[in-house]
Amino acid sequence: MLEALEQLEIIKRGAAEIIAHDELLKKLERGVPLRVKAGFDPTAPDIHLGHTVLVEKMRQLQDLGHEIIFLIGDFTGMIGDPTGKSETRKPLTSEDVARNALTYRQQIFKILDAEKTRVEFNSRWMGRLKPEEFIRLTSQYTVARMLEREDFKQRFQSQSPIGIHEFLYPLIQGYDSVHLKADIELGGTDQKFNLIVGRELQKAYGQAPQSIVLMPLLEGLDGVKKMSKSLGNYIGITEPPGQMFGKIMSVTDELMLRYYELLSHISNEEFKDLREKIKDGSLHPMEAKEALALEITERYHGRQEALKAKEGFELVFRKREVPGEIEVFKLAWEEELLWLPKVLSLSGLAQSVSEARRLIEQGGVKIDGQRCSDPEAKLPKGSYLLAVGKRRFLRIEPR
RNA sequence: GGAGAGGUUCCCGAGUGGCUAAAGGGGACGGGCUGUAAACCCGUUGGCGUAGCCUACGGAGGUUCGAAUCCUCCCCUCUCCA
Repeated sequence: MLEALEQLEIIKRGAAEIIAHDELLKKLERGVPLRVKAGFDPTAPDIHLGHTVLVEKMRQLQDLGHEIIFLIGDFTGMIGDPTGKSETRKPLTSEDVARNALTYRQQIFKILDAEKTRVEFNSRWMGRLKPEEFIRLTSQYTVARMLEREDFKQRFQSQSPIGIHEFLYPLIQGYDSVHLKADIELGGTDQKFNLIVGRELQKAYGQAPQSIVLMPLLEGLDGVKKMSKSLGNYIGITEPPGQMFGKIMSVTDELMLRYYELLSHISNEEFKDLREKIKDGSLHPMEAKEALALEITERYHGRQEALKAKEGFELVFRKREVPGEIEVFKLAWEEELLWLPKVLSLSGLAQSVSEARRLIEQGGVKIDGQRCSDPEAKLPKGSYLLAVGKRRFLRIEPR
């Protein structure tokens, strides 16, 4: 195992906060594998790069020789956790949970070593907890302390409802740490309160409190808001390689460095070096970005696919040529001449004829590489390569 | 239970009888510049073969030559008091 201080440097990279820094150092100094827990909600089967920030940290700890526990919070999921949501989530059935868990495994094991990862479900122990034991658990915490949590506090002050069961989730999550005897828990910054409850409960149950590593919520493609599916600013890890590569390339330079810090496997030294080279101009930011896009795409799709994605990208955007593989749309060609806006809307390149007209008038449409800005244009029956904007291509053929 | 505020186009938000497919901003999209980066500039942002017509301001009715704007009922959200 590495020196405790070196380990700590690796653990600290990108972390938003470490709770009880010196305490963690002491644990690391013992030189034995620590038990690291991270919990996941069983509701989201499709994970995106934002979720992987935590998983990458797990991997780093795994590489350092620690024991990683991937905990699926199926017990809470089956009840339906409404935390922070105005709408109550619908409870998941055990089939849902099983299916989601399987998807999770497939996705996270692209990052973690499946052989060395322990996967747990908290229903295994929570489902068996007797009511009297559960009450004992709830007696370890007070309402006043619960109200310290920011969203509870706000809702309490503004007299919004707080379900009693909402107080139970932090306790259950904390009890998981007790049950697993966690030495470290990883979580997003939004989980801070819950993870601290875990520490308190461990103390109450006579255990050493877990150290906490809080990871930031990754900014999405817009560079401002957190990456999330509902905001549409995400990169899903199951997205096709070309799309994944392209999305990473569209990110700002600033955000690229952020992604490097939180997602790349390059070492802290290499990262520092990279940043300096960009700053002094000896490395073009675009090249750094391509390297990042390649690394991440490779992680989820393999070397071959990643290289293909890179070539495709360079062809289309650097050389302004047409991509190698273009989707073909078979068009029912009823008349000899088809009105161009109609073709665009039928093929899905535009949402409506009106939108197609606008795109044409604005010079955003090319036919076989030739810009066409006449909204009255008609196409004789045949095969064409249509381009809308810089990145949408479609080949149309008569059916 | 009592008092009040409000629901407008993708989002925020202006609009209190015709000049309103509806200001302004955001986002998105197209063009320019570039490194498909940022910043910046220009343009577009309901539908329909489109000098015209149709559909839109929470829902349903009504008044009027004419309603997002006025009236009635209903639904929903929020704030304050108890």
